[in-house]
Amino acid sequence: MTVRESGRVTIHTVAKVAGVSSATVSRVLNQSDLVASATRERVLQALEACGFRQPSRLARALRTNRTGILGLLVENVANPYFATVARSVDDAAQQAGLAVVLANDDGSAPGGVERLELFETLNVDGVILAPWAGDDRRRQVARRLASRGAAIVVVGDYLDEKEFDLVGVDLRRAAVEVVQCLIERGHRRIGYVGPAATTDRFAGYQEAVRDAGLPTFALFLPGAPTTANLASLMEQELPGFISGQRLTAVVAHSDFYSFEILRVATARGIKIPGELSVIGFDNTRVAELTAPPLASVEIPKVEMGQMAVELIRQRLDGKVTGGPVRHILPTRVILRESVAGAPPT
Amino acid sequence: MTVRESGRVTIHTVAKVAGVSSATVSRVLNQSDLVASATRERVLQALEACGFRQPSRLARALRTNRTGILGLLVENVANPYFATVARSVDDAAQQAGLAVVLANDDGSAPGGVERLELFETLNVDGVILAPWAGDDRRRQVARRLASRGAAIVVVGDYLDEKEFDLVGVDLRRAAVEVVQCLIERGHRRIGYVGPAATTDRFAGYQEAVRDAGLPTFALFLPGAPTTANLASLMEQELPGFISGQRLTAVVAHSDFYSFEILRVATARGIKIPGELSVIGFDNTRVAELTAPPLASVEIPKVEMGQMAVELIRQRLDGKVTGGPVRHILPTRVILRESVAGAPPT
DNA sequence: CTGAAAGCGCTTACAG
DNA sequence: CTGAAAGCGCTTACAG
Repeated sequence: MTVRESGRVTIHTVAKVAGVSSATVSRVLNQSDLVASATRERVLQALEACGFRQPSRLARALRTNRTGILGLLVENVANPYFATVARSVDDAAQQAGLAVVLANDDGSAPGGVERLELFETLNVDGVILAPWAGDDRRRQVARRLASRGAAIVVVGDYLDEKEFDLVGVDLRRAAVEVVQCLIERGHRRIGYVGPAATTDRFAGYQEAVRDAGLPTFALFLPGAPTTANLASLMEQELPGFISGQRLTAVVAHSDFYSFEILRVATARGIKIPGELSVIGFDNTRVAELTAPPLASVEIPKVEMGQMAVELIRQRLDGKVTGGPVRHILPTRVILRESVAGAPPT
Repeated sequence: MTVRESGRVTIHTVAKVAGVSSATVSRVLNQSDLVASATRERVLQALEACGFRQPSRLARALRTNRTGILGLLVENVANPYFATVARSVDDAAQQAGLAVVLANDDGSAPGGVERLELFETLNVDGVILAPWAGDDRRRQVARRLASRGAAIVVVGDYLDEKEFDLVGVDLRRAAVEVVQCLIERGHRRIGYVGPAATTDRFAGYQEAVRDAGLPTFALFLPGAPTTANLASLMEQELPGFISGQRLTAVVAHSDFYSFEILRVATARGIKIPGELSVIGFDNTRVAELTAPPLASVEIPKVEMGQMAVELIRQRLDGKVTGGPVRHILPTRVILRESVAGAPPT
């Protein structure tokens, strides 16, 4: 219990200066009300004198089993949708004194597992999964995290999530509306471009197109949905997909996909919306600026981030307990010039 | 030293199962070569049997004074430039087994100080400052972090950084080139729109314009450079700035600024580039997609992120020691349709 | 090659 | 109201 002369300032340094025990310093730091005000005063002065700022989160965490760290798993922050969610999460976390560890997984299961295991070694208090490609390997790690007391919340779609808290939007329904919009405007050959058939968006697209008695056309792009990957895959596959199926409209998985569709189509001389209408999801700021502006589905990105953090806090404080909570937020189709055809009158 | 029955699996649990001491388990975990291979085998099996994944970073960090955590301070991840840098940093960090704590500070000093203090409580091994609005209060915290052994690296401009490592670009020079491009194309009334006069970009703009014997015009927008803020400030100030000064071209601090200039100008019926040329910095993907496509200065965002992480690793490994290191990467002016006027022949 | 022991910087019953 | 002590989960000289 000797006080070291050198190195870092700890509560022991402060205790020595104040002439009290480190326990008392700790109590002052933790706003405990069982410290005499004279003692508190002395400790406060010693804190100042030593230049002690904040107790080590690591040491505190080791003792209390609370790290104040949140893990945020996104597909790709370079995608403006995830960037906006990340910003919102970070703001809410900072306000709550929580730190955010960011991880990108490109939507891949092995990557996601690794990142979740990273969160595990950090003993995070909560995890935000945006999105949650809920495959088995990931789910297993998530369960382990949950069993250690971490609050897990899925942000985005995945309406069939039953195990963890969800702050989401009904993208299946939104996709149905999108398709109906296109049909109302005269489109009969409507394609879908996205990562896979397992999303709510594709399900909604498929349902609506089939209900209208129309054929479905899907282009699924494998691999990581990064700009570089999408760009090269689209260059290879998109023109053939459009002309081969004689599509007049395409529903894109997100604005991030729409951007590349727009880029490739423009480069190939395919007129948007003259020859092809395009509509995506996320309604990121950029969608307003493209040539032509891109129709999209508004998703409350900022609100979702805030609610996710709030939910984690409530779980940690025991204000929310029991089975999974579901918050489903509203979406809205935003038509812009990238969609051709007049609405029915 | 009793082994707990309940709760989490620690190296003690594993040690008991393997019939060895926890020190031995630790040695196996740390690839120490002074473990008999038979013992190692038994420990490995016990590890598996107990479902022990990774040692707690917190406990390890407390002991070794190495957390494997990197702090990344950006202005705003919702800005595609920072998002791309963040993605690159995260990739490099993941590969090195490091965790990245993200913090946004909106370029404000108080915010920045708070975020840096958060990094301090986490005992981060390294800090990436992108950008580094090197005011005194921040610098003080950064020094404290450095004195505790954290490797600090500034990413971006700020060529006058003398104290910390820098992975940057010469944006002063790039701004000079940008202005020269505009002058060559016949522009004589060239304005600047940015956050403040203290940037390398503005310095370069000013230098080049003055050297050409032309008047300088600056619009500095106060407050956080978020989309919402920039949007409303631009709506108020930009039209008057352009018409009042009869500008034919504007140099924007970044694509993020250009986007809002484009949006406001378009909404007000100001033709780009017919009535106003616009050029920014960062060359984010979006700049290719806007109407019209935006001229910009290419900055090697991905490379900068990678180099910053690499530099931190080298510092931590003692492969780089001594005074501040400077890596200055090349930039390139990318002209696009948002700039009017033919080059001289 | 292996274990017992100390200690990283905190918190918190427990006793007084 | 305050302090001594134990302990969170690890690592690492030290001794054998």
